[in-house]
This record gives sequence, C-alpha cells and structure tokens, in this order.
Amino acid sequence: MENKRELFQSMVKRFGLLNKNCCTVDDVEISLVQSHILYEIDRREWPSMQQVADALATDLSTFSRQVQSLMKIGLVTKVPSSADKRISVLGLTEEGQKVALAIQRDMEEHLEEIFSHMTEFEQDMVLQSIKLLNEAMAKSSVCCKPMY
Amino acid sequence: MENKRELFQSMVKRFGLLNKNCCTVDDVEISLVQSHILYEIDRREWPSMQQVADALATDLSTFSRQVQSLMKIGLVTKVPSSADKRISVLGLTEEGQKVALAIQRDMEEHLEEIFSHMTEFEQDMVLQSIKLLNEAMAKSSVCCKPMY
DNA sequence: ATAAATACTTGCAACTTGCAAGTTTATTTT
DNA sequence: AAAATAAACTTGCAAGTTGCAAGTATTTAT
Repeated sequence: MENKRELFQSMVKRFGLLNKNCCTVDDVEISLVQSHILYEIDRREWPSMQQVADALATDLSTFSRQVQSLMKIGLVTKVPSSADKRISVLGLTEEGQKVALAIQRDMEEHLEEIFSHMTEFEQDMVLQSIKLLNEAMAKSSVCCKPMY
Repeated sequence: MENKRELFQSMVKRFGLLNKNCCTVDDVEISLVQSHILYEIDRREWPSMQQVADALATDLSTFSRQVQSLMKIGLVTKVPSSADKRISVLGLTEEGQKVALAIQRDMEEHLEEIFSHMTEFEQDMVLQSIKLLNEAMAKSSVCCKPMY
C-alpha cells in the first residue's frame, strides 16, 4: 500500500517527457514553458499578466519576459486594458491559436494512444481518479496554489 | 469525456508545486532537480552516472555538474568502479541519506494529507489508476524513456 | 596493434530564473 | 484636492541551468 511517492514521481516524470515532445508545430518551435503559457491564455478570456503568472506559479518578472519573446515570434498579443491602464490583457494571435490548437491535438492524440493500452473500464476509472485527485489536491492545505 | 489534457496538466502542475516545497531539510536547501537526483541514487544500488542521467532524461554533461555540486555540499559520493575505471559509481553520504529520507517522509506526509480528502474506496481506486497509467505509458510508443 | 566505442568532464554560449529597484496608473487617506 | 499607499507591470542584475561540441581516459572490437 505504500510507495505513493514513487508511483506519482514516475507518472509525473513520464508526463513531463510527453509534454516536452509536443512543442514543435510547422516551423515554429517553442519551449515547454511557452506552450504552457499559450495553453493558459487560450483557456481564459483575455487574462491579465498577473492572472496567468499566478496560474503558472511564475514570478511576474520572468513571465513578463516570456511574454515578450512570445510576442516577438508573433504568437501572443498584449494590449493595455482600457478600464485600468496598469493592466495588460493577453491574447493569442491567429498564428498563436493555430499553434495552441496543434499542440492540443498532439497531446490529445498521445493521451489517446496511451489510453489505448487500457480497457474501457480502466480508462474510465483512470479519468475518474484524476478528477478525484485534482479535487483532493485543491482541498489540500499543503499544495497547489494555481486556481484551476 | 474529453479534455484529458486539461485534467493531466492540472494534476501535474499541482504535483510539481508540491514537489517544489519539499526541498529544505535542516539547514540544507536543495533544488528540485537535486532532490530528484538524491531520490534516484537512493533507490538504486550504486548506479553509474549514465544510469541516473538516463533515468532523469538529462544530458550527461549537465548531470555531471549537478553531481559535482551535490558532492561539494557533501550529500553524494562518486567513486570510480574497480571493474571498469571509466564508470563512476554514485552513492549517498550519511548526510545525503538523511536528506533523502527527510524529503521522502515529507512527500509521503503531504500525499497522505491529500489522500485524506478521499474515501478509502477512492484512495484505492486512485492508486490503482496511477499504476495502470504508468503501465500504459510504459507500453506507449510516444513517450517516456525512463525505465522505472 | 589499431580503431572504434563507452563513460565521463570541461568550455562555451544561450537561456531561465527571482530579487530588488524603477515606472506608471489607481485607490486610499487625510 | 493633495499626498501616501498600493497594484500591475518592466528592467538590471547576478546566479544558476541547459545542451552541444570537443576533449580525456579506459575498454572492447578488429
């Protein structure tokens, strides 16, 4: 019954490797961190820098520079909010959306492939379990600031 | 039924944050990467550099330097193998073992806390699922070189 | 005996990180 | 209404991490 840590460590490690492969689309090559930024911008409605930096548990200064580089390669937009000019609102360019979508599809595909090694029953159980785990972690006092 | 990626991303992110907190013991403070190295050395019987670097999917040169810094703070030992003098055999110092154990306990404790938010039935199911997932990923063609 | 392979180490150059200090705009206090 | 405080960023810096290419030492293959 024990060695939870080992099980988790192993799984997270594998998933991390999976993630790493998924960042080249067309002729655009982005880092893992950058792909996470695209992902977070994509799933939010015009988030501020703060919001995304918080979600990724990254220092705002670090994040600021990452956004700059994503703007430079034309994947992300940043416009000052008209309501509060301190705030910058982030979005994806058309190209950024394309890249985010391609990565998303790639990941889904890989997850499907992984799931294909299990029975349907097992697949359901695993998904159910991940959900439970996320909920438990959200309730936990010891971890996990990001609020998604 | 869809949005597997979101579920996984979220879980991995949370677990990563959990991991990050767990690296200060007594007055020794180590990085996440270093804690993983200790972990991998601990669970193997006198591994070589290659073996651990492979397990962590790190470049050997990077790994070499990380080991150097861990030796400098007195947590890791490295001795040339007598059988093959090209090979260096890694181990933990007494202090290194203490640190590895403390981190291990810390992680177990946190995982227990997280699990405490679920029923016993759910806990079993989740553990079972993680095992299944690891097996499926091991079978997968798209990911996950590390062979543990 | 020579060539090729293995297990590392080091130099480099690029990138990432967080902290501290600064700028601009918004809110609170007096 | 003016001054102080706070919030949302940006930039300078210094430290650390990374991988590649090129090197050394040892072992295996030819």
